[in-house]
Amino acid sequence: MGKDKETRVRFAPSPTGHLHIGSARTAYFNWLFAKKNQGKLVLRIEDTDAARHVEQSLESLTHALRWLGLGWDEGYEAGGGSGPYRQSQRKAIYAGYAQKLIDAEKAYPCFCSPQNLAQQRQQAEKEGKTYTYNRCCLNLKRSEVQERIAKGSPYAVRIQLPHRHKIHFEDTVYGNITVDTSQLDDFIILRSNQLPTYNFSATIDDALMKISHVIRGEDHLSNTPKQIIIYHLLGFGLPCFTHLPMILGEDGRKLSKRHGSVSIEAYKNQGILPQAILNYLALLGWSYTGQQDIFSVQEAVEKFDLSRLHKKPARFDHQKLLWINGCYIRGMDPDRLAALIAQRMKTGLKDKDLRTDWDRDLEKKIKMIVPLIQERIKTLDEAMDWIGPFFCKVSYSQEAVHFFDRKKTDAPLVLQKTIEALENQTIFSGPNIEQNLRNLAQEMDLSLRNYTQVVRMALWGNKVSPPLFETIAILGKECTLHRLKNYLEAITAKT
RNA sequence: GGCCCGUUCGUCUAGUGGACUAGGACACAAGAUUUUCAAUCUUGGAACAGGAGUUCGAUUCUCCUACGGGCUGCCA
Repeated sequence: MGKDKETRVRFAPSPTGHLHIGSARTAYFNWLFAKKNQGKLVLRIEDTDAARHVEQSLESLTHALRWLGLGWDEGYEAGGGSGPYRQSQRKAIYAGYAQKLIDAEKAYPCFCSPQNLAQQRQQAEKEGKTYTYNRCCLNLKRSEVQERIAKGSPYAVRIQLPHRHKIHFEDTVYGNITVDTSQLDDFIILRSNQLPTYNFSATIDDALMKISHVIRGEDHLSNTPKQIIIYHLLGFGLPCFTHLPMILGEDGRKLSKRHGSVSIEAYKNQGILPQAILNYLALLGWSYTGQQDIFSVQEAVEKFDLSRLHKKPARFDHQKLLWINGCYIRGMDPDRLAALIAQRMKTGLKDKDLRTDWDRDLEKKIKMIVPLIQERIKTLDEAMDWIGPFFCKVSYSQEAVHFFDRKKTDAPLVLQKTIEALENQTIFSGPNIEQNLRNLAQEMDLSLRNYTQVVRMALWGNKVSPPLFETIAILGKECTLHRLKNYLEAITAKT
């Protein structure tokens, strides 16, 4: 860990599914640390478990990282001097080191069958005992080992654990940690299919790729002693270890699919902005004053500091994420927001009942609408609900039709008068319409609240709508009158 | 079960022995504003897990208990 050594960190996901919110935070913190220290971020793919490997998730993973804006300097798809960056393509390297350890009698072949071992483990568990491997293959004669190998018997390779040896290491977050090797097992480093296990491949790669700081989830804290043994046995220097507290679901349990949307992709689909996700993630397990909640990625880079990491696992709070997303939406350039919404519209309103006169100039219309809804939405998804009635025909629910039945307002009269007033409206702009209709309400001796309620119901089929007068202006004279007449008809035709 | 780690409002957190009547944010409640809904502003309720030490003094240091999380795989 020489001072002049380059800062190199890595994000090393295993391609088993979509990018998870917890992994995203790990990626972000690594990214922040690299940026802060003008270091490099390496993307390494830990695909040593063929059974769990899902090839498509690689694309999903890189896509999500890029969408979040977390680019990497080296690694998968980026190349670099320490490749290949997929562990499945580095088999020979791991096998070589494993052989080295065998030759040095620091590791040994194990011919026990997985089934057999599982049985032993089960047995020990049943008896309430801690299972440790019985080391039967450690005592095999050299000749017998040779013979079995020659015969082609499958074997795994196990570390020969140093006896009663204390392992010390320092974690940035959790401080000094000491573990006695008696708590460990002769763990497997190479499977019988010649592929390495996590602790072996991660260690070798971190060393070979000259990773200076290992920043990963707290679930790896207990693995670290095993890795330290490998570092020592192979004569590698240690990186700095930093373990990040876990992100828990809202119920305090480990985050999993049961918690609904936990993948970045799901949040993207809901219309959460990448900045908002990163901002929220930075609030989990890290803080720099506790007084500020909204800060840009740029600010985060400036302030980021490993020493302000927490130890306590944090629960994921969807409400706060939504609030942050709302902040970013409100602060966004309206034209950019319009573009994002237009993009979603193309798929979102596909099978709805579109107004025939509005199928062109989609984005132009949305630009007019955005100022009305920008401060009302928390996600891009919600924008669809607000925008829909501008583009689609409205229909009136039973509730809408009977809404004024028990109210004092003479809805049919209001509608008739409004129709007349708007038919005579020459300049169809928000302020002009407002002036006109305010006057009308006054003439009819109605509070603006009670008056607008009728028009709102007619135009939106709903108690809630965007600001009414601007909405009328955007809807246009023809459409507005049409809806007013329709509603009038609907409420008078009812029996 | 064993080992490792943790514990401040419902949630995220500030706090590193006296400045703490424990601060901020989300959420919640009330009010203001208002053409609805939001947004905005004001106000309010809400926490140091429990016990024993150390100390003139503990949210802050130590120990124990309780609770929570992680690991304990030929998963990562």
